[in-house]
Amino acid sequence: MPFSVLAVVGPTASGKSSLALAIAKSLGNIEIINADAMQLYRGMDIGTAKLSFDEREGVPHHLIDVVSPEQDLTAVEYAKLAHEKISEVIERGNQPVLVGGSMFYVAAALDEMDFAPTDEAVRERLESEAEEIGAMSMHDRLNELDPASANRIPAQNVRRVVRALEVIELTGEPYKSSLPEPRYLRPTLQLGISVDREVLKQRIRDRVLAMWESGLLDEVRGLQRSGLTLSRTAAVAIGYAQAASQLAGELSEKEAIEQTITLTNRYARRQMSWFRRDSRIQWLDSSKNLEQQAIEQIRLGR
RNA sequence: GGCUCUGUAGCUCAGUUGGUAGAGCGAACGACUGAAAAUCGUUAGGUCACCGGAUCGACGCCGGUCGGAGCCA
Repeated sequence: MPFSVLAVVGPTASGKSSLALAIAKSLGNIEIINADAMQLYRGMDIGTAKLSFDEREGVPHHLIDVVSPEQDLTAVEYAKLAHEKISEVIERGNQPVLVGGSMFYVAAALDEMDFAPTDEAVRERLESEAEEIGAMSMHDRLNELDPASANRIPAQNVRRVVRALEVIELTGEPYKSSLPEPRYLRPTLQLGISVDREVLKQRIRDRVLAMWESGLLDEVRGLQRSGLTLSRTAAVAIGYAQAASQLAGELSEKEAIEQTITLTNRYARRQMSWFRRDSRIQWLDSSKNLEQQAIEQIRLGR
């Protein structure tokens, strides 16, 4: 079964963007669709390692700079955007290549997910209740309504307990608290880049240092000066809070950089732990020629 | 040179009146269905600077050695 969607995944700093570009140039008729949660935000460039327009070398890139940093974004909203883009590219007769490391976003774009509804008011009410009666009582409540979920979700994970209660209240049905066997919406070939951990750590360090050298502080200063307050989801971008703390004099430059490196390493670790369990991913070894391996996999997949 | 404080997990530090050690962070691994660059779980790390002494028994008491910090000369 030939694939209609190609995806390039892997941890930060593994070289996804440049591999995608190499594939595009080698095969032609390719359009790249971003699957990086933070590159969707306009004006957040340096800290998200966004390719500049020139660096895209004429290959169409979609879903970059499509949202204001003041706006919240969720996987469901992203999925809608991604589905539209994928359809458009296919209709145009081109090959869509989804590129990014935001695990949940990638899944939302590629897999059947069947998200339950949400309601801001209900969510907020449950959150403040959790604040009041405590995580344990909240979990007890979940245990009465949906023992299976209560069993899977640790009481300490208030976020997920609240979401479970929200869904139960909204739908009257139990919450799906564990991921199903993943199923692609369209025939898909996923390529994953695996990098030796120590090598990746070094690359992350180099990348973060480069971000500071190329003006992340100025970028953050600019965002502040334009009066934008980052939305909840944009504000967690690694590096931005640290740069802001440095500007505020709360952290030294060294501290800001080291913190950013540590957080990025932790992120990379979680990315790997997510991607590793997806047995559909074809892994490419970054110590060898990535482009060659990718082209080979694509040939086999066709 | 004298006085005082100090040396406990990779890092920062807790260790009650002596019964062979804990936390936070980090690390490794994992979970993950509308905040996912989020949220959370599990595990592994320590000859308690070194040497000697008293004690049934010392990270904890005594002596010494080595290394930090401060104050006074």
